[in-house]
Amino acid sequence: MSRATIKDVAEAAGVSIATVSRVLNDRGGASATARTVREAAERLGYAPNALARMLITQRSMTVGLLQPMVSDSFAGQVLDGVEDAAYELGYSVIVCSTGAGSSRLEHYARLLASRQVDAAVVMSTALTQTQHELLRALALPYVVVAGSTPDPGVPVVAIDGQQAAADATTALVTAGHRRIGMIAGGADDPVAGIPRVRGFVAACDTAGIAPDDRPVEHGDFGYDSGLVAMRRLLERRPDLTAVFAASDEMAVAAMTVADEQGRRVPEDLSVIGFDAIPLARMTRPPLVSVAQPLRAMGYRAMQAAEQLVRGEPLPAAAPVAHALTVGGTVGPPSGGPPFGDPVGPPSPRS
Amino acid sequence: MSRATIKDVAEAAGVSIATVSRVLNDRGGASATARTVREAAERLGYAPNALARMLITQRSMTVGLLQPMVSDSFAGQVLDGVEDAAYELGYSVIVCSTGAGSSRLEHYARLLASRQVDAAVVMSTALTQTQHELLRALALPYVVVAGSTPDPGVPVVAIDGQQAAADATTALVTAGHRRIGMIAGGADDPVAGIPRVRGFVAACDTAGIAPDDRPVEHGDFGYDSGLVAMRRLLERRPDLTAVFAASDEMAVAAMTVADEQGRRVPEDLSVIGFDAIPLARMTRPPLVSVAQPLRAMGYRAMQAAEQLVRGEPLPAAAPVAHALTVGGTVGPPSGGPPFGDPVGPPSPRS
DNA sequence: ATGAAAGCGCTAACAG
DNA sequence: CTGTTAGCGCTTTCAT
Repeated sequence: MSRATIKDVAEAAGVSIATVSRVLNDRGGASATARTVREAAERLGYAPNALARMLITQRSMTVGLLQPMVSDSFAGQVLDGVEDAAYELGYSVIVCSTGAGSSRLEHYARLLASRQVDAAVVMSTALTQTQHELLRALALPYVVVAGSTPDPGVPVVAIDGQQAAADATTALVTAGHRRIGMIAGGADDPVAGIPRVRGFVAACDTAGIAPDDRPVEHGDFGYDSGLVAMRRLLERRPDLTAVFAASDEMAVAAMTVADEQGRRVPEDLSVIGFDAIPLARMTRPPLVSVAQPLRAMGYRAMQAAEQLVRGEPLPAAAPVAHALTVGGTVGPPSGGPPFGDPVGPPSPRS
Repeated sequence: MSRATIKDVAEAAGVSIATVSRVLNDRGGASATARTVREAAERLGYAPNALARMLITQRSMTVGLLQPMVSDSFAGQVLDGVEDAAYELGYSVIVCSTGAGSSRLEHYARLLASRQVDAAVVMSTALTQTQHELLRALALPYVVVAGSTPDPGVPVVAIDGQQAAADATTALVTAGHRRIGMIAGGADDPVAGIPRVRGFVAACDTAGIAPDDRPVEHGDFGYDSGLVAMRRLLERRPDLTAVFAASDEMAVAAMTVADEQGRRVPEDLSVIGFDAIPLARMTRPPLVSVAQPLRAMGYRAMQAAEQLVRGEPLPAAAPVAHALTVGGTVGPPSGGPPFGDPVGPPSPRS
């Protein structure tokens, strides 16, 4: 059985389609015919064709989520927040995996424009000027979450990555460490690479730690690259007492290497990670990590997107608050009681 | 600047809109006008309005993905596969988080029908008869991935959960274990709960292990519940030499509890998990786990959905192959060399 | 309050 | 090969 249309309902109720439209959209009075119409609609299992409505209202109540990778838990949590807000606002979310390259982002941007999505949410991406211009040319309003854009007028929902890295480093310094290694992410990653190294270096400088005492090795945020980076770090400076990693996977890798070399955490080596993914809670001891309120960020990004569509004024784009999670991987250099109290700005209410 | 329509292009090229439509859809010859049209389209930055096209072709090239939770890495990997296949097939994916309750699934089913999606992909859900009938009534074709449905005519992409659990258990038995505990999932979860317990029990029966020697405790698949379940298990039978958990998080929890109690893995206790999420590779030693080819399953589910839409005959729904991952958490009961060779059917080529 | 009619932007017959 | 004419299912004037 094919789906019933507004015409079928109109015939069944003995009225015109205009009347059906009005009744079903509560734009007609509560007359007697209203009931007849509703009953007919019910009986026929009528569901309005959203496509037809979109075509005429010029609003698809849909947003596109552009993200480099959809499968990691970072992306999942943001998506969860986006989806939740979308649900509440009556929007649908089309997910687009843009991958590493730029070509797929362009492809999807065109696709989304062609599908008349009302806005795009760009995640974990540092948009180039060219990409920004493409989006503009496609008349596709967008917001950025956990990323950046060259246009200061575009809403961005993100933490201050440099400050967060500095806070994590400072926590290590406060615990008494003076020789701290960093396992950084991609050396030219403008979102999760560069700012975190910068924050690390800045905090070390402030603490008066000499460049030689704060070696940096780069990984790709993944576990395996963390193993390699950690080994190199300890080769360069076997006397490190603490490590700050730009991702939890790399932090866990650091713990694995420490374990292999008979260094205990936190007695012999303190470790701080980044992102506070679920994994961080399951290590022994639990990993201290920089937490971003990912779900809340997704939620907020979707809200911002909706406001953008409605042409509502947007609140100034203040960075989102980050926080250090409680854990057991940070302690004083020479051993002693574990240290893991939260440091830095409080996490926002979810 | 508002988006250009086909009419604008037609005027700019000095032809009718029908000609524009034909040229742009390669349904008109390569005449001289074709170039004129293409140039005009290019110049105006014309992008066809997919909505209008959908309305007339009665095909939205969109599928809805219904999943209980979008944020865990299990869901993420399946989504990744779905998205990938969708991209290749020219489809878009709308994600819908149905949560635990049934009401949101119903809501989304109606929404998707109203949005004229061509099909739905239902994930990690054991559809009830009522839910199945709703989908039918909405004229919404669907496939199931990592779940089940009452209608044998509906394509299902899933492993044989009972067999997989039995294989994991048998691996433990083969290693020499005779007192094996299980940390199960939800006691009435028809997808990841019941079948896995059943497979565990069946394998133990086959091995001649007495019911008392194969205690079962239930968790909710999460880490914390795993801690509780493991402690209860060891209280009941402190002499257990192996544990099979219905999720990796619970398996890692078992390892944590073992560690707390001074039991070494795998010397004193062998552990097998389920799902082989990224986390499993990062434990010390790496966790042996039952792997489902999640990405491939998502990919295949999307393919099946597309075939369903096209009315193409579907291949018989054979279960997907599972496999045990290589790891270091399984060994003989009394200590000895680690054991972690793959067991069970080979994993499918991705 | 209701119905007739005009589209939203596009595709698909049908003529020429 | 091209243009004309109908719609897809809906919302929305504009009369009635």
